[in-house]
Amino acid sequence: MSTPLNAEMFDDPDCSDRAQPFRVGDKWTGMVLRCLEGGPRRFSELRVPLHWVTPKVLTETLRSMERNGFLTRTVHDENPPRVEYELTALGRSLLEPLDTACDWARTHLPEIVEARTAYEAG
Amino acid sequence: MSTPLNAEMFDDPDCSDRAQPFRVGDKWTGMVLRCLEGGPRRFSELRVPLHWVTPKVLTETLRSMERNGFLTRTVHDENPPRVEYELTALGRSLLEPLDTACDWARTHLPEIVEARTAYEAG
DNA sequence: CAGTATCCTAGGAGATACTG
DNA sequence: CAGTATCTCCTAGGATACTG
Repeated sequence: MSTPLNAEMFDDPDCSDRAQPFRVGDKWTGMVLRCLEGGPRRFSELRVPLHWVTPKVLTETLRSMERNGFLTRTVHDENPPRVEYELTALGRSLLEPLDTACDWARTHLPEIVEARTAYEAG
Repeated sequence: MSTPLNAEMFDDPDCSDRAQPFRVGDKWTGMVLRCLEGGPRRFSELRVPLHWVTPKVLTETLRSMERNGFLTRTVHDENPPRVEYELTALGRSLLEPLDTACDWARTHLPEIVEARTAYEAG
């Protein structure tokens, strides 16, 4: 809930792009989902593990997820401003298929790497 | 195995793009997987349900899947040429998480549509 | 039949800078 | 803090035409 997110949680080079044959929605939705499964987070908190996403793109991702009903955006009327993003029941339900996909990727990644090497070899 | 693929199997407008928040690899991999789960298929057979994919893109998709070890491409030395695409064990194993994702989408699509309407309204 | 070969475009994504 | 505002770029994807 209040433990800070790990800055390196998505830095693993094995996670890169094509190695992960699954995607949820756009490029970042899956990672945002993961970031929010422990409870509500602020914009700046999300930017820590997602440090290679520009604020513009992160905003777009969050808006899209909000529009799909995956999360809620709550503006607390304070100064400095505080905005919290929290998964809805629908968004939370997405975690299940996401886990299935991630488990698959983790299990079969070596086979994919091997297949590519074989393919490249000719 | 030999029953022809349904030409409309992907024509459902509800399947369009963003409504389906999951993707496997690129845009067409998931559909090719579905096409091949019943057994090997020829290029022209695949083009039937995938009739809005150009041959160039379908070729790219198939090559990519072959490279990842999801399917094999077998050229039978005949005239006219016959080429068959068939899932490997790895490709077949992908069907499980794919099903999970599709089940989720089917179940929750109404909620997403509803959320969007609500978002647009206000 | 099973593809290539070319050319072209839309839009997802990034870099950079600024603001209530 | 939590975003906007611009500008730019790349490439997945498509249209069209041709071939061993």
